Amino acid sequence: MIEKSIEESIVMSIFDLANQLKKIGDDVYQKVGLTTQQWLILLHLANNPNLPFFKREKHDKALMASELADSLNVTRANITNLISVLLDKGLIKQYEDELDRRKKRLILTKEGIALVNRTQPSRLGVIKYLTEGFNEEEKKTFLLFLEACMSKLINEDEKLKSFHKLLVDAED
Amino acid sequence: MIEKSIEESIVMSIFDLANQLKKIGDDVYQKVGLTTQQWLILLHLANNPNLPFFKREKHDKALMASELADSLNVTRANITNLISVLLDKGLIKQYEDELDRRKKRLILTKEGIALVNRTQPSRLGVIKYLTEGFNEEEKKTFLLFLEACMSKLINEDEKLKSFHKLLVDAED
DNA sequence: CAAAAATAGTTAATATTATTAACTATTAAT
DNA sequence: ATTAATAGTTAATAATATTAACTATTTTTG
Repeated sequence: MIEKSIEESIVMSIFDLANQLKKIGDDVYQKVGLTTQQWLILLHLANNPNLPFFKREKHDKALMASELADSLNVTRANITNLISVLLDKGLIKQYEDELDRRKKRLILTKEGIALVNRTQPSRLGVIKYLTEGFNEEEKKTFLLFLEACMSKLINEDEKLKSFHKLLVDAED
Repeated sequence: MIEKSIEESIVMSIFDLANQLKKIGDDVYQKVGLTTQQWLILLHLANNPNLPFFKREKHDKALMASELADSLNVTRANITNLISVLLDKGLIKQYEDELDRRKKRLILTKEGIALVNRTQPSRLGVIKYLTEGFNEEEKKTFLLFLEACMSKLINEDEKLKSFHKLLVDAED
């Protein structure tokens, strides 16, 4: 019998909520012929300041594929596929970095910008609705909690590996 | 230029955090030959009281596939596939409901129970580590926030559809 | 009560999303 | 100058998911 614990409840709820939000997003973005991942890339190229990626590090130059891979936590090979779809749709374009010819910088086309703007109202509608009923102070505290959890996961990798070992050892 | 907003930051952070946690879970469960989805099914069959599903509704009888589909927010067809893997691995078993012969009830085998118990330490390790540094009061508030968001998404479907309309209308 | 509707589960075909491994090209480090 | 590392791509494949059509039951309702 597994015990009730507030910590595990939190983790499960985060999963559940993210899952549910993703489904809602899928519904919206399907209408404009995009998947959630493709749309996330557009949001990155639109320099959405609310993306954790932009809070973690500053970016003055246009993003490249490997940075997107980093932020979305997927492989570069996967990003290549996603990008080629967006290129075909004419929503983004690529140009080669002049200083480092390995790099390709990605930017939104006029059509890409228009699409991002067009989807803003329904996206913000859902977001505002979700968090209405809480005051500014509560929302701020909530965000800090999320960010604190996140930085623990990102900065202390060795610690996490030690938990994995608990499992490996049990195998013997 | 998209504006900074605490509400959008919250939603983005939830996505990011869930994503990161899923990756960590994947690493752990890969070691025992399971995927995250399969492992989530095991947690359901172990009646983990921290799953949002069990907080939303009581279940005295063993779960069936359609209830899992509900909780994981996927189709029944998908659950059929996941279950057949777990059956092949001998981690779960099925029996027919005597009162309603359409239904099949799912339970863990002895091996399934052993696996859940074996993965508990590393799972709880990550979870406790993640939330350490916050006091009980803060954790409680955080969980309430998550649950409040969740119930909004679940109970007020028509409201969400009205946001979708903002997009459809803009298409014309 | 009989017909229609709903529920539970499955199967087949397919789309999406992702991974790994091997590769080219370029730049940075020793 | 050779070796490492970085950026991106390609090909093969795995995992995850969906839709649509189907069977078998049970429930609803006219």
